[in-house]
Amino acid sequence: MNSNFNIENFYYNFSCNCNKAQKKTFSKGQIITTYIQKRNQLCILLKGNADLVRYDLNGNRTIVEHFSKNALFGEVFYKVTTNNELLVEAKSKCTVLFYIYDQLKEPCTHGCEFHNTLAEHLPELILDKITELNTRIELLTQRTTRDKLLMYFSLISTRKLSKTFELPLSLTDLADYLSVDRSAMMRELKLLKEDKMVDKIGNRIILLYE
Amino acid sequence: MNSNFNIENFYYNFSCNCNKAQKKTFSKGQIITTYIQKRNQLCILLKGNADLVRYDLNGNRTIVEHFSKNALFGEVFYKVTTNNELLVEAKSKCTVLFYIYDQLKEPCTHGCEFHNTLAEHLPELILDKITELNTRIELLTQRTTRDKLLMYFSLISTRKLSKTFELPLSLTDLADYLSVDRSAMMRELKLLKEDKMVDKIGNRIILLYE
DNA sequence: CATAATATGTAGCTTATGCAACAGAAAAAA
DNA sequence: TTTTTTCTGTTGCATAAGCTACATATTATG
Repeated sequence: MNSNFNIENFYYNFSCNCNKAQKKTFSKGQIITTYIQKRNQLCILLKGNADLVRYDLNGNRTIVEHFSKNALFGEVFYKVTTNNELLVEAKSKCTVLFYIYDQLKEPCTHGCEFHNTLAEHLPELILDKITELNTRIELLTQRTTRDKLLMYFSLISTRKLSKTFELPLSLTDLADYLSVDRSAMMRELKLLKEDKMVDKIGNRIILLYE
Repeated sequence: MNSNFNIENFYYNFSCNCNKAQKKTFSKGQIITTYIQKRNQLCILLKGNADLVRYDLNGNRTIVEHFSKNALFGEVFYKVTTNNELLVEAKSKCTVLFYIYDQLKEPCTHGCEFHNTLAEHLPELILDKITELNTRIELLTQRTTRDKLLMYFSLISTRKLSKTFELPLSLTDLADYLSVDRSAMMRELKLLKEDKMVDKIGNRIILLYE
């Protein structure tokens, strides 16, 4: 999170008595939402982990984004332009808040504080999203699988402030996130271990360089 | 452009008497700006074409974004997180308007209409940027050079409403934009011609499928 | 205009990556 | 618990894509 505003601080205060928000719970594997044109949904992941997944015509699966607690998603942040399917899948038990953007940005007639504070901070939250997207682009423009892995590890390491961390994604999902073949990625991971660049115990990564 | 607001409509009215904006002209090849942390510049390309270019530690050059008339850019849309150099290079004679985001978002004390209208429409403009970035991500997640080319052509074709169009980038730049090797891209382009998928006369592309 | 600089187009060789297939480990479901 | 499913780890093979080099075309520049 780059902005000063943090949803978490008042997630516990969440008592929305306005009818603009809908709160739902999903179990692992369920589809939280499918992106459709002209709806402009804005969702907040209050609890759990989820993936925005795209299936293209060649059958390739791409993890477009990985969401953890307090992440924002929905059509507001991804205008549907192509005819590929875009699904948000729950990776664990999830609690999600649903808004419609056009309603959210108007002041709440019920004086709902959560609603109003969220609307007020929307511009910064959207700018944070832009930063995330640019980071993702930087990751995807890495030319080799090795460079993609190293940059990905470096990003997580910086975020966690530690050279040791658990992968937030399974290796299968990581391959789909980096847009590379899984077995090729596994091979590269082995080479990175042989070159003493990283160590790996289960899903725990240890960066050895620098 | 997805939003209803279009800068072009009042670009001609531009007569900013507030001291918040700076207007400058650049000739081809000049550096318009270098992205630096914590400045939050917002720039509008009033005239010309420019590229946001990144040079990484391996010497790879990536065209992160290509800007044409009325495009918005600057640190507002790209928080500098890594230590790669980010430059905006003029590809032709350019006229650029510079703002600092924090000043822009406040109402103009000089009653400058351009300033105020721009500030008012900023949220939509930023959401448009998000759409662009997502499109770019979709492009970069294409697994093969062929698929990248076909998707890129398809995007331009949709934008121009025509199966025939001039490439907005040179082929050398296109390779850096798609994050592939230029010679490999040329080879694939030749194969696409042989397969009667596209035709190509100079920098003019003709889509033959469907 | 001449000359320099940059872009395009092509080829040979090498390597990285995708694909298919499978075995064992781990996790989920019955 | 047992069974089923999903994930991890690995290999051989085929091929896409990177790298180098160079010739020609096109575009800038003095």
